[in-house]
Order: sequence, then C-alpha cells, then structure tokens
Amino acid sequence: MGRKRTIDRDGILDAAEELTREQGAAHLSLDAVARRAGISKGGLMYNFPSKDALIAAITERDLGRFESLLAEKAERIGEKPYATLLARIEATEEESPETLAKGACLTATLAQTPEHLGPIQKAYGDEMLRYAPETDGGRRARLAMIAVEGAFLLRGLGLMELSEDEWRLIFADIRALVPDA
Amino acid sequence: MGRKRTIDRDGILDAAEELTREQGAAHLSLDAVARRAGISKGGLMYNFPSKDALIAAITERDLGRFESLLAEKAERIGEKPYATLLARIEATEEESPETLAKGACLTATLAQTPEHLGPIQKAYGDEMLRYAPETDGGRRARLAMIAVEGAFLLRGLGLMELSEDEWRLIFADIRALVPDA
DNA sequence: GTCTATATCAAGATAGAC
DNA sequence: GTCTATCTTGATATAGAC
Repeated sequence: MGRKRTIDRDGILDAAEELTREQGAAHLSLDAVARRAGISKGGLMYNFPSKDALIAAITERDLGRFESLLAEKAERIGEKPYATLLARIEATEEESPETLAKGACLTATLAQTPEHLGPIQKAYGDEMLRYAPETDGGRRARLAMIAVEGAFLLRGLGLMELSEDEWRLIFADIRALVPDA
Repeated sequence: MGRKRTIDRDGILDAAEELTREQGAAHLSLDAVARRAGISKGGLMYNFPSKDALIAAITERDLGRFESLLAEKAERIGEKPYATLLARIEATEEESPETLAKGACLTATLAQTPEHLGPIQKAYGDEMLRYAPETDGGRRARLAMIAVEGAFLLRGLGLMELSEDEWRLIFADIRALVPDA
C-alpha cells in the first residue's frame, strides 16, 4: 500500500460516473471516487481541483463522445435531411442500460446546479435550431426530439419501468415521427 | 425573536419546494428550510423527523395534488377514452414555469435516491398500463405519454430553452398524437 | 505528481429548556 | 409543540512529506 502510480484521468472519470449511476449523484463523494479509481484523495484533487471541476470534466467528455457517436451514425445513415435526429434515436435505443443510466444521472445532476447547465442547453439548443417550427417537417422533428430525450430521461433515471419489448415499440414510433424516415 | 408560533406543515413543504427549485435539491438544507418557513430547526425536526421524511412528504403531497388535478380535468373533458391523457397534456402545458420547475426538480431528486422512486414509478406505471401496446391507439397514447413527460422534464429542469410559442406548438403536436383528440 | 494526514466546515440529528 | 444550543458525522479542501 502507498505505492505511487501514474494517474489516469479517464479512469477517474469512469469511476465517478459509475458511482453516480450506482448511488445517485447526491451521494457522490470524492473519497469514494478516489477509492474506486484506486488512487489517493490527494492525487484526485491534484488532477481535478474541485468537485465541480470533476463534474464539468465528465460533462465535457460525455457530450463530446456523444456528439462523435452521432456524427458517425449520421454519416452512416447518409444524406437524409434528418440524419442526425435518426442517429440520436438509434443511439439512445442501442445504448446499454448502464450507459443510459450514467448519462441520465449526469443530466439530472447538471440540472440541479444551474452553473453546469450551459453545455447541455447548448447541445439541445443547437439541435433544435436545425428544425424550423414553421415547417411541418421541422415540427415533427422537434416532437421526435422531445420524445427521444423524454425516453432517455424516463428510462435512464428509472422513472418509467417498461420491458425491452415495450421500449422497442416506443422507439419505433418515435422514429416514425421523423419526416422521410 | 424566539416567540413560539403554530407550525404549518404545508408551509414547511412550500418552503422546501421553493428552495429546491431555486437552488437545486442538491443544496437543500434543513437549516434553509426552517429559515424560509420562519420556524426553528427543532420545530422542523419535530414535524419531519428526517430529511428523507420531508422529501417523502413533498412527494406524497404533490403526487396527490396532481392526481386530483388530472381527475378534475379529465372529468371536465368528458367520456373520451383518453381523457386522463389529454388532461395530463393540458395540465403540463398550463402549469406555471415555477410550478413546473418545482415538480421537475422534485422528480430529478427522487431519481437520485432509489428509495424514493417507488411512488412516482407507480404513478407512471399505472397510467401506462391503461394503454395496451398491442393496439394502435395504445401505442399512440404511450408515445404521447413519453413526449409529454419529456417536455415536462426538459422544460422544467431548464435543459431545453424554447419560447412560449415554441412550446405551444410542441404541446399541440403532442395532443395530436392522442387517438380521437 | 502522488501520497498521508489534517484542517475546516456544513449539515443532519439530538438534548433539554420553556 | 416549539424553541435554543450542542453533538456528531461526513465531505471538501489544504499542507506538507516523499
């Protein structure tokens, strides 16, 4: 015990995310993060000078990852006008329960500390801006956005307990909202 | 200072709800609740022996109120098969931003403490059970449920910032999902 | 750069006066 | 039943050794 090791920042973020999912962000402590990550508290504090910094780092990493995932999926879907939206639906449906829960817990956490809301508001806002509410297609796309993010939160937070099959039907119906889908 | 007064349990719950909305539930302290309610901490603890008990009481009161509101609205809507669902959409759209935020913050808080999830899971589950996923109408109703609760959370938590007019369009489109609406 | 040890503080909960 | 005062804990953050 007490041996030094090179600290892996991504490993810390993974540990923090897992704990958030397991116990809820309210009970997340830096002590527990350090323990789970297998490092000392001092080492943790050196890499992330405060809990807020840690949470901001998780947000930044996850939003970035999700955007990459969307871009990749959208590219594979092709030139359809609502490719990104279809990619979002696909990504949300395919996500493992654990990943979904981690993302939803993080989102709920951010929502409780207004100073952290910025990045996620921007992500949602940018996407909604693509869909003009004056057009029929835009309205259907916005409705699909609300529905898919609703499914994300309701399922990820464990508020609505449905079977895999039931969720599958819901995602199919969300997809059917998208114009030209 | 120091004069005794009769403690109003509903007043305490109001104070706690307001603080939750203003600062996020993560920063809710019993000290602040007592201060806001204009009573002593001891008096607070006498009425609600723990913070968990306080949160549970808020949940119970709010779920009860909302169910009453739904029942009342559904009755006024009449014998339509999806009257309760329409009532939910109407209630969610009409809710003031403050009330919406209080409800959504509470929901997010419950989601972070698994032991508090029960009542809300039951409320959602009971409603979803009414809509058989084997029927076309049932599927549309379930989709509308996901969408309206998505709107509730996204708007109430401040995750998605849209104008009043933009939300109005979205609620109109959610309503259009309901069979025979 | 990572560790151990400790300072500091906020917050939930308790004890006992009135 | 409500109050004031205090206890106790757990968590953030800091200091300094290695």
